[in-house]
Amino acid sequence: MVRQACCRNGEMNRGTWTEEEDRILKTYIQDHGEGKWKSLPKRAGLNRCGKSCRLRWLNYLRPDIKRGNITPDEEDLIIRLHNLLGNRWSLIARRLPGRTDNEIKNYWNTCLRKKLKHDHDLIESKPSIIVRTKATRCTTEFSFCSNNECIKENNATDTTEEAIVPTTSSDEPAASSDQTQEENWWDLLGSLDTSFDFYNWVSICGDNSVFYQEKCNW
DNA sequence: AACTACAGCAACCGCCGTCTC
DNA sequence: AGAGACGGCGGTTGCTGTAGT
Repeated sequence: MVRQACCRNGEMNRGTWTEEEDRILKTYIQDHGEGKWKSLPKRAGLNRCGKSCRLRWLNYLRPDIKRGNITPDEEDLIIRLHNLLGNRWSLIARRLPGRTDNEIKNYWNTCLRKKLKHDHDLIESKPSIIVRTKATRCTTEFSFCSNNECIKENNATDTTEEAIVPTTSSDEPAASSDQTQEENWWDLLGSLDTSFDFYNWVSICGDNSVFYQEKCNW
């Protein structure tokens, strides 16, 4: 199916939102709630496409949006989460209250990528860590540079089942939803020391499952 | 003062997964 | 079952402000 971009209608307003458009959208959503983005512009009396309205609300108008510079703590968290999750900005943003995926993505692309680039030159010959994830039986290999940030990973399929303890016991049914599984994962991350050992213990496989492993001996 | 280069960021694009009929 | 609609997401673009010459 070939679908036309919704904003390509010549009749639609594009580009920067005006204060008046912001006011209309904000008022409408406060009165009627989020959702039904496709029909929202018409109902609200906006000459914008639904996607544009949704984006404007989520990234700018939402009342819980945090304005201002990224703090050092937030920056540190972004770096560590990016090491684990890659460019999964929405997942990262969920762990930074008030920050949007777009904001974090922009911050990464403009500030952090440059800042961290030099770290790639600092790869040392330390042994890699092998973490096996039971669900996918996928082996993830991490390497580290001198500041202990994880900078490289290689994946390979592996049919060997290691003695790995999943976050839910085998007696329990598998996590019934992504939400449960993700919460388990984040609870685990939150309980761990975020020092170098952090990476010895935790890995993430393709479906966000997390597993413990015996701590590696260097 | 005028021009250029660059950085920052808001907004758009297109793909993909899920839902609905 | 499958086609279309919808919402969410990551990648990219392009506008704007600022620093440098």
